[in-house]
Amino acid sequence: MSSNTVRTRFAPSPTGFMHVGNLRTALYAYLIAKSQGGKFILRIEDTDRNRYVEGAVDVIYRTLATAGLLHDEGPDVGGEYGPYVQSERKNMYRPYAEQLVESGAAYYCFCDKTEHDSNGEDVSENPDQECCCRNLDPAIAKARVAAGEPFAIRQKINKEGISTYSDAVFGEITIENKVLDDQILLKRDGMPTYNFANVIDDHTMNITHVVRGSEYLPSTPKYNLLYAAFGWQPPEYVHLPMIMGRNEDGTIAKLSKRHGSVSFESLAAEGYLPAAIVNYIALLGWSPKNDREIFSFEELVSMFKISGLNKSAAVFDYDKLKWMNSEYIKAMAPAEFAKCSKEFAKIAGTNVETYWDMLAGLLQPRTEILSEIPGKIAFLLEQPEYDTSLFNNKKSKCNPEIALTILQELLPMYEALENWTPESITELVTGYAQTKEMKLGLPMWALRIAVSGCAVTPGGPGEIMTVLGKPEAIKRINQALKMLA
RNA sequence: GUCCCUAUCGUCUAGAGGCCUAGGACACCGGGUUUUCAUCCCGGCAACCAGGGUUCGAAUCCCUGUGGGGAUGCCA
Repeated sequence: MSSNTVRTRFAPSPTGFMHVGNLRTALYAYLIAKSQGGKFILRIEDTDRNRYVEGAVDVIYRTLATAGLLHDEGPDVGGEYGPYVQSERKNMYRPYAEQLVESGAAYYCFCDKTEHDSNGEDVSENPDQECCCRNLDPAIAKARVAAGEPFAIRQKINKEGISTYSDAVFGEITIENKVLDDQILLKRDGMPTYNFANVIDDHTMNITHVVRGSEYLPSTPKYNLLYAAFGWQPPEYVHLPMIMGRNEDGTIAKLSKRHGSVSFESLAAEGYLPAAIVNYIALLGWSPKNDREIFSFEELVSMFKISGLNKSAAVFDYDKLKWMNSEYIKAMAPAEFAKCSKEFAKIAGTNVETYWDMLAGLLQPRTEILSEIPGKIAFLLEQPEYDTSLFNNKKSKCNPEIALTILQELLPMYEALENWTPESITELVTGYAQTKEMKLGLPMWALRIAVSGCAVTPGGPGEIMTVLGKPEAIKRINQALKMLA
């Protein structure tokens, strides 16, 4: 393997669901690697045992696979840098941490854990105070460890001077070392913290570009100090702008569950197409620098450039996602749409199923998300209650009185109609309109209301009456007549 | 509190000193086509946070202020 191959990793913790923000991080990490012929690695960050959720890793695999982000290395596919699950690497971290203790870049800490309230707020009295163990005699500390006293290992940060590093999207970041805290490297339970495990794993896995959210911008100098203490070359940092959600009161905050469906799977369950979700989030914080918005996955790979990454946070806009989803739906092959929409329609075993191909053709241009479909076709399965005021229509000049007359005249004609197809049903009403010298829209409106009870329907009377079948259609016209009389 | 980041239409964004009376898209509002709705066309509304500099010239560079977000966990 050539030494300059780009290697990025996606390092989620198995929490049970994949936030679209995480998915976008994965997407960009994937694109950065693949647009440069590199490798994309999946690593599971499960160092917090309390957070472990059964089946959560499968959600990650499933989401990445569905989204098309196939990893070259990972727990399930293997690779030469394994294991790819941090809990399985547990024994690797302590020697590294102890190496830092030896060199003076870290120290043993015997303090109790800092207390935090339910909001994660530090409720200890002097949160910013330096730990008392920082200046313990190393020999004494070592003896206490040897005696079996529980300990953690903290990073010993030299508070003098400033740290500057360069981020691929945010540019130069400068932070005074005195604001950096002596973060925990190795927890009491022997597990590394996320921050420490990342440095060790990213280095030992040869990761060249660390792609993560911008919330890590201020803590990155601590990582660099660690790299320096080991004598390692820090990776290229690519910090990503955050994704925000709008609260009910109009303020914005980091996108979370309270803003609606924010996991890939829940979005998919609502009827958003995976490709549309991926396309949409690709544009949330990245621009191809032209006016195009719809990209195939392959196009994304070939057009992606780090320089197109934006610095400011972006608000997740469900309206735009919906629009993009509708574009993807319209672009689907009709047969494909008929197939995938059918599962959402919930029509198994009904008369509607028989005519699904025809209905799907009607639905395809007017569906934004698949979950809207049951509502759009409910009137076909069961006649809805409606008010005769629905017969009023300004454009076609229809009203309940005129509708009564029209339906009275049309009813026997339909009863006599043998060939019951969309074409013949429409032909009949067309001929009727011509004979009566009325605009076609008028009897069409009256008929539509009578057989559907809805002002808006996919398709017109021809299709609707076909799906309903002759007996049901006649029945509904008779009912309308009764209401109008 | 301290630190970091950020700032163009309501939203996503283009814009890297003159091409900008600021472009595209979503949403919204009109109009046309259509048996309804939708699709599809066509049009409209709508933004450079404020104040100082630098410059012949600033949305673009610098400073300050303000707004917004984030970090400050033995969470990730």
